[in-house]
Amino acid sequence: MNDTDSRPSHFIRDIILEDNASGKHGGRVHTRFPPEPNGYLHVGHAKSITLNFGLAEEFGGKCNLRFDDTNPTKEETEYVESIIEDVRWLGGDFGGRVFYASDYFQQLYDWAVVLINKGVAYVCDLSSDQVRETRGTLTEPGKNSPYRDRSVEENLDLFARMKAGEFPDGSRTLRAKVDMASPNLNMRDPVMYRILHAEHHRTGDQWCIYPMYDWAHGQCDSIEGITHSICTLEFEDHRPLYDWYLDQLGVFHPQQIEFDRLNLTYTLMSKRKLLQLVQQGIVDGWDDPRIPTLSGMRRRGYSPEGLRNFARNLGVSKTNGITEFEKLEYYVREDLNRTALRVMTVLRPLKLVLTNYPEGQTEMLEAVNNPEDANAGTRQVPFSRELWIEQDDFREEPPKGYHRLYPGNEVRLRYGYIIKCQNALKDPATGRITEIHCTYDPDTRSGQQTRKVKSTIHWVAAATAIPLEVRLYDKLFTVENPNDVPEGQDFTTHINPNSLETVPAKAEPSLANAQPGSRFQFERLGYFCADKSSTAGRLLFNRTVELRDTWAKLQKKS
RNA sequence: UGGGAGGUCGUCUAACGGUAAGACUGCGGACUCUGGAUCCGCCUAUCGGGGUUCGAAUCCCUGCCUCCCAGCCA
Repeated sequence: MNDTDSRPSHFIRDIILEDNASGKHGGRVHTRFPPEPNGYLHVGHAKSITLNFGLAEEFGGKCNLRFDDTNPTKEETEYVESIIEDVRWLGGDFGGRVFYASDYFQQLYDWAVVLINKGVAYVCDLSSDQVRETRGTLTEPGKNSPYRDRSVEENLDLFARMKAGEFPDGSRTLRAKVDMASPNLNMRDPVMYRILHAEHHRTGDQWCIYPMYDWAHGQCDSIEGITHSICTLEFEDHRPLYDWYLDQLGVFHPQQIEFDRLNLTYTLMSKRKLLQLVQQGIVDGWDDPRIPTLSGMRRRGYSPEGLRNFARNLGVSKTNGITEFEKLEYYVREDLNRTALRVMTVLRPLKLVLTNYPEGQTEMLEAVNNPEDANAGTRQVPFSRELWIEQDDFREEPPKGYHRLYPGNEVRLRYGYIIKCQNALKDPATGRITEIHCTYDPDTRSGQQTRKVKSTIHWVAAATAIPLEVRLYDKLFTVENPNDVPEGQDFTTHINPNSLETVPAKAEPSLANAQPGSRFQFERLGYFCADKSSTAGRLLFNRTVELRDTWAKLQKKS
């Protein structure tokens, strides 16, 4: 595998190493990736996937893909399907085994009965408002529910009738009897079951009571024999409850370990806010290339390898930080550089005529498909008298350090000849440059040992050029932290109005049969991916990421 | 102001009582038929104050700052 990992180790791996050394689980390592199917996976999940599946692979264990589908009001089959596709695409090896918390609803119910019988769970008739009122505050203890001391028999009866659908939504809950005075609010008699007469995407109307996350998660981990249950920092407060349930039940007890979730500059990672962007039509669906969903990144042209390398090199800790977007781009470029086929495309065309090149003549020039990969071979590119070049590659009055085309200057046409700029034609009305006239030097054809020039530019022969529609994506937000918002406003105030520009471009003929999803480097411009909707009749490309551009950087400084 | 968790280059992460290291970014340079890639070099950090120790990022005390928690969400 091409994955690179320069990181030494991290605290979770250390824990596993210690457990293996002490024989805690007999050397067994079993992790899980437990998404809730209430939205699409994003790059933050990529970190978790890489971690969980990576650890399992490293230690010869398994990692379960398990849907945490305990809330039928928010979850949908569409999300289940997209998540499976994304995990598979990223390379998570779940061996075709897909688990669902909903598969354990009966076991969870039976265990709840066990806790009732133990006297540590009770049916509470308080409304949600009343529960909130009696929960206390951060600094004050809560008050016991008046229903806290119901008899086991009454609890059993009521709980069975909750399940049977005798009571309306919200009228009762099953709560664990822990400690209403605990400084940890999660321990103040947490709700285990709520009544929800809602259609579940898998169990239909079989159930009208649904387990809460805390009651479900650890028990599911236990059932599956998970050894290390890795989750994000905000669940640290839940660990005592996680442990409490397992201890009350006396079942196999996995270890919950928390790590820092991924944050990226210029990016929103909250599913809720991504949903908002999608629903308000600010972006074009869950796979819009401007949002950090895995499907969006895939559509944009990010490779699974690049994403994995990024995730693996992030490091794992408990520090709440924000990773620079540039780091992601580095790993994406690194992978694309060694895998993407090169091709010549002109995004902002300017006509160039070689005045001393025979009219009507076309010759084929040999071009390298990927200088980083000798096995990628070569291709033939047609060359003729009239070409398209990039507007940026000509200046009537060159700035200092500009090595491209300007009157009197020579450049090389990539894989072609050295040409010399004679003059530029302008539209007399607007002063806009319409055409460049150059002469070529027939003795400088590519492959021959000739004189050197400072610059090489790309081009496309006009007669054989094929049209392309290219989407140039920029950051969706104008600030590093879109969540940092002035009073009374929301993150949408930071939306970049110019995050998408579509240009009609010209490409060499070889691009005509580009398959949707295939990734290319447009030489000197960046990496581009044929959109999923691209066809031979209408070629549509998305810009994945620009090439590093030291010239642009120099320009910006002056 | 209760509880939990954190503070090391600009960013992310190492160093587990013994020379503060790497990656990204930035800045220089070499090379180049992609101003790409590659190569070389440079910059900048232990939250503050005490203590223990021959020696502290690491141990102790103390102060400060940040994040998370009052869903019948996960």
